[in-house]
Amino acid sequence: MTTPAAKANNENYQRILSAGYTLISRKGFSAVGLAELLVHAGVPKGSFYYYFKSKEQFGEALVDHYFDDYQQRVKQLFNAPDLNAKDKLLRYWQEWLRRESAEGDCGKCLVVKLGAEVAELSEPIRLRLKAASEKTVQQLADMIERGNRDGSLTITDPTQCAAQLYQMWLGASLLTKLQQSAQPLQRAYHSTEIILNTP
Amino acid sequence: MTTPAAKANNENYQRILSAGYTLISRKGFSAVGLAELLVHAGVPKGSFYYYFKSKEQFGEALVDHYFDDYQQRVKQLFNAPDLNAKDKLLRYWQEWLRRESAEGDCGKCLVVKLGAEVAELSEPIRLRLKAASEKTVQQLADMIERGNRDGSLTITDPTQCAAQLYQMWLGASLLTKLQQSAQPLQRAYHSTEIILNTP
DNA sequence: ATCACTACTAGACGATCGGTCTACACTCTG
DNA sequence: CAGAGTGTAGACCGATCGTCTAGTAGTGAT
Repeated sequence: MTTPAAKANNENYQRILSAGYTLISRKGFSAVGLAELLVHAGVPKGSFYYYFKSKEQFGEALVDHYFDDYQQRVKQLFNAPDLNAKDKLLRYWQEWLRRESAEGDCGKCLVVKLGAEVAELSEPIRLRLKAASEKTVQQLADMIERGNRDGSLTITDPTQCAAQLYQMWLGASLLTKLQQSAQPLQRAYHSTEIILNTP
Repeated sequence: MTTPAAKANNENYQRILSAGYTLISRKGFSAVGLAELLVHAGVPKGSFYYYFKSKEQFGEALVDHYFDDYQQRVKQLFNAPDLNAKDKLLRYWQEWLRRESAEGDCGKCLVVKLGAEVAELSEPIRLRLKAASEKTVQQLADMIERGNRDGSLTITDPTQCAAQLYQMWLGASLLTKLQQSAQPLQRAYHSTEIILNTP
């Protein structure tokens, strides 16, 4: 945890994180100033430095918070009892497509948005994003392996396959941002189906 | 052209662009200030607005300049007489891997670096990056088609294949930045070989 | 020699940046 | 009631942001 649990329950703390995600997932980290952030959150400036020791450490907390949430959703999906492994994977990517091609601010992936920007800007944030992406790939690989066992998949190298799919989806998300069209994501989904259906 | 040709020959103009690429391809657009940029370029601070009407328009010129250069290199490679189409494609991606995994500042792809950051920051720059990526995909598709004709490839849908490969490489480049390891790019190269070798 | 003109630059501008500080209003606890 | 602890409030700091005006230096024509 970046911040003591006692603080994490506070309403203003949550509001800063929530407004931060909304703004930063749209405009990027460097482009969002504290003043703008705090106006949006409806929290006075003085309170910010009570909860966070710097903007950078706020960024770390933001990524942590985002990824905790992300993990929760992934686990909820992957532990659902009613689907086989392959269908869970397809659901996962359907959800990715839906969120990343949505108009609103909600649900955009911080790995895509901040990855390039933050890589040489903040080592702590970079390491968090790196860990997040690696953990996700590992979960995908595990699910592929489960698919091999439950008979819904026949993938020879689950780790390699998971990594390949994940980076394809990262690229598709980037292109979708650039083109403002869901087409790259749809193409990725199509390719994913083919890859999962062939050995 | 973004700027009159008379100015484009000027040494200071070129120096700003060159220093701009070095800094921005490393730190991003928002994170580089004009003062830092001009010190690096060795150009007096007051001169900036003689050559560019704003920082944003400088960004457009930077992307234009970068992509002109990129196109020149691609054309030089693709017009080389001594290789078949498949080997030219493999060379293209070898070069991508080499440049993107290099330590220094030179050769980093602005589509990867600026795509996510600039997409909702500057519409003109977004459109330039979008056009650049689309043109590149088209050139890859054309080369795949040439491969089908010269017998070095047997790809059923060149356009789809080119788009799929391109976005896989974008994602791999992003992950390479995040992980500070060439592994994702190497994985992409491996996948590329497989895709090009099978129908 | 003078003037008009372009090419270029120094440095100041107000706004905003991330960050600090002090004052103060609320609890709790004793 | 006193005092400690928690959190709010925003003025304020120096630095830096992108921008712009006033002007110098140099050239060429008259």
